[in-house]
Amino acid sequence: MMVSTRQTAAERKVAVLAAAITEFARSGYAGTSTETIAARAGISQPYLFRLFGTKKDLFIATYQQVGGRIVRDMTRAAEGLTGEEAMNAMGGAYLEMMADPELLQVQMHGFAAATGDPDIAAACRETFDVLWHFVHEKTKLDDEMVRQFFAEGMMISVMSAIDLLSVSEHWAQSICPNPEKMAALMAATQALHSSRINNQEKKDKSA
Amino acid sequence: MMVSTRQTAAERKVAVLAAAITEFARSGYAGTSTETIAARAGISQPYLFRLFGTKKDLFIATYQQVGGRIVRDMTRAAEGLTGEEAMNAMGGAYLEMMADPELLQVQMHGFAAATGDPDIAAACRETFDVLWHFVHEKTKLDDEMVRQFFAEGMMISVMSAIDLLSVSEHWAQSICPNPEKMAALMAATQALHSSRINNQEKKDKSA
DNA sequence: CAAGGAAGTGAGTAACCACTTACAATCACG
DNA sequence: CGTGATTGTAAGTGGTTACTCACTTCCTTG
Repeated sequence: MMVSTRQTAAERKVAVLAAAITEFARSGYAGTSTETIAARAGISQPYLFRLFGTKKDLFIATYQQVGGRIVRDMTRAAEGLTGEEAMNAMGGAYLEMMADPELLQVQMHGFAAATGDPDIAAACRETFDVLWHFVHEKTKLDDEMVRQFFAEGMMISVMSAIDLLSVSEHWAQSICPNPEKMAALMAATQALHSSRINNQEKKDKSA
Repeated sequence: MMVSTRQTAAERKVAVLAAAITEFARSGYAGTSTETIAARAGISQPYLFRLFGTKKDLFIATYQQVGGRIVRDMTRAAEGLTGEEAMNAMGGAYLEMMADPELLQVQMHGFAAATGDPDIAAACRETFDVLWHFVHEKTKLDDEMVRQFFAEGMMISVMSAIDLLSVSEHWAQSICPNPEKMAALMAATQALHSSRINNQEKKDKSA
């Protein structure tokens, strides 16, 4: 079969970034090999290096694209709204990302990798800067509300990373904002999760 | 000089865990080598493996000890208090950890590593479980307040990871809860940070 | 003081990883 | 049609890493 046609560098970069999101979301910066990403993107590893220079540059590019996607999703959700309505819509959009949590988890891995690398830390602060001004502009709400908005967001990212949705006990449920939306989310992600876990266990059989 | 006396396995484990906190805080689970931790603890790498079995077991033990330390610090801070007073005291204790952010950053790396390993994810949920019940018992406040407490906590951890305290612009300042405490913190951490950054740059000269 | 056990290490091993070099195929275009 | 740029790769390279084996040193205790 193998329909391998040539693509432009720009097209390949899109494919590589998509692969990088998936792999970095699972295994993080240090835990993901460039070989794995290249394989998922369907190119050789040397070509990946020609496209992105270094692993760190690729990670930062991936992280920035995730930031852009988050802004885009929130923009769409809040279209035509202002104030608290806009903020609620954006919070809802953020929550819905848990259904396909790659973006949230890449963000998480960015924060983590920031502790060991000033360049990555700077990229994280930059994205935070953009996001903060975006939310502030869009909602015109005061600093305190924006702060709480981001606090909720961070907790959602953590919840997604540690798979808190799988815990049915009271304390775990009570941490989740917007319970009715959560119920829908749990149903939506169940199939995804089980397939994910099966794949993971196949990989882990060596341990 | 070398005063190397023999120690019991239990004593060595304490030293190894202390070293592991420092190293995992900087470089995370996948990014830290067991050799580095062994060197900091002053023992050989084979002995580290005899004490902890695998790198993953060591990481989880480190993560759990961090959880215990956080509970301990918050318990002390809230001694004799109840309700909102207790919660504010515990929040203050959590904030103060930013002055020496290793614990917060290990926690962060736990969350991140959880995306790629179900055992680590389970350990994170377990710690969350303990922490939630602890706060709930101590304050007797309703679920919503406890939820907001944890959301603030997650944001503090992220702030510490990406070193948001170093940004003086309005948006960054406004994200920080408790501004007057923040001012004291910034002064307290400045010396620490500059020495940390110098060390880091020495390590990064190869890049 | 003999001996079993606990503390501790030197020297590997097999696998992996970020990154490079040198080269081949393909395309656009004068 | 040829030539220069672009897409793409096979085959390394030097370094690192989790983990093991075989061994020594010391302490305790009967």
